[in-house]
Amino acid sequence: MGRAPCCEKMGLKKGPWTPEEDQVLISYIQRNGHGNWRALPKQAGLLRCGKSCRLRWINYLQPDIKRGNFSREEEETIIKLHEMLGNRWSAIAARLPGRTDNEIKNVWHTHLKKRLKQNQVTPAMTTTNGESYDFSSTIKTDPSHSSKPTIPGLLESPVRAPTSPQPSSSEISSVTSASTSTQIGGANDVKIKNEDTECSMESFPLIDESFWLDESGFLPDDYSSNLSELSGFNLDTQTQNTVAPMANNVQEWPSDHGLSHVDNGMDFWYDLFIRAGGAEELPDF
DNA sequence: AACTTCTGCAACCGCAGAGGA
DNA sequence: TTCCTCTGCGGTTGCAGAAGT
Repeated sequence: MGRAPCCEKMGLKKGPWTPEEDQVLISYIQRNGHGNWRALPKQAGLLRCGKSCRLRWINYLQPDIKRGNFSREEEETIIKLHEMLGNRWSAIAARLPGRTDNEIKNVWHTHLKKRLKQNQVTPAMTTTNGESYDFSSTIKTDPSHSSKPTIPGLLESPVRAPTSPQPSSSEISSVTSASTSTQIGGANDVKIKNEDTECSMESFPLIDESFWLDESGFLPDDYSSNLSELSGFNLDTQTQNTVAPMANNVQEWPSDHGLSHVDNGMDFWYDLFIRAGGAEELPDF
């Protein structure tokens, strides 16, 4: 624990990388990999600290880095994931192949935050006592759980990680993505407030650490800007119903529930919400 | 054309967790 | 168990180019 001793300041270069330095780093890593970042610059003959090398490699030089502008779909994915995960840029980046946490962080601060502000996004939610929740202000960081977002009144039983294999893209193909048509901040924004759909906040399960982490298996590693994949739904080949592969505490989903209307990631969360609250009938939107 | 302000983004800094000795 | 090192993360800074005056 404790702070890592920073690189010896003396004699080490800071600031922008030159193409020559990039080339040295790339060829060294291609030849030797990056076992020890601290030792790497010395071995590679770079006058940089290991931290700087690591950052340069991860954010810029890795072969699978996708450069250029973010697509509308990517931006909306970021907005949704940020709504769920907060400023956990690395977790968000894990769901956007080819994008780095730094890049996402930058795009959030320079574009998306402003856009959301302009659109005044305040998705409302209502509890059983009629209290209205504003996600943007009530999803808070629980100090006892580091930076996990929490929603007041939603702490009871844990949502457990699925034990079954994750669905492939083809398996969940019946859940069509409509992410590009998702309205951010518009009249169709996520309002879980409806006579028919209102459900108990108290019965909503605890979303614990494993829920948010990769190892939960809940969010597929190969998630590739397709919001339907975010939902992680599985297709029951016998019934042709789409089922959500999570929450062991819900042993069986009602078999008569085709979920074809669940057409984007946010709808999934809505659906999760409904089901966790007692598997009530899903309303038509 | 010159200067100022704004914007975007690469890179840095410091903290904290993991894991080994 | 404690200490130490390494790594990863998120917040912040500072520079360069664009836009505005």
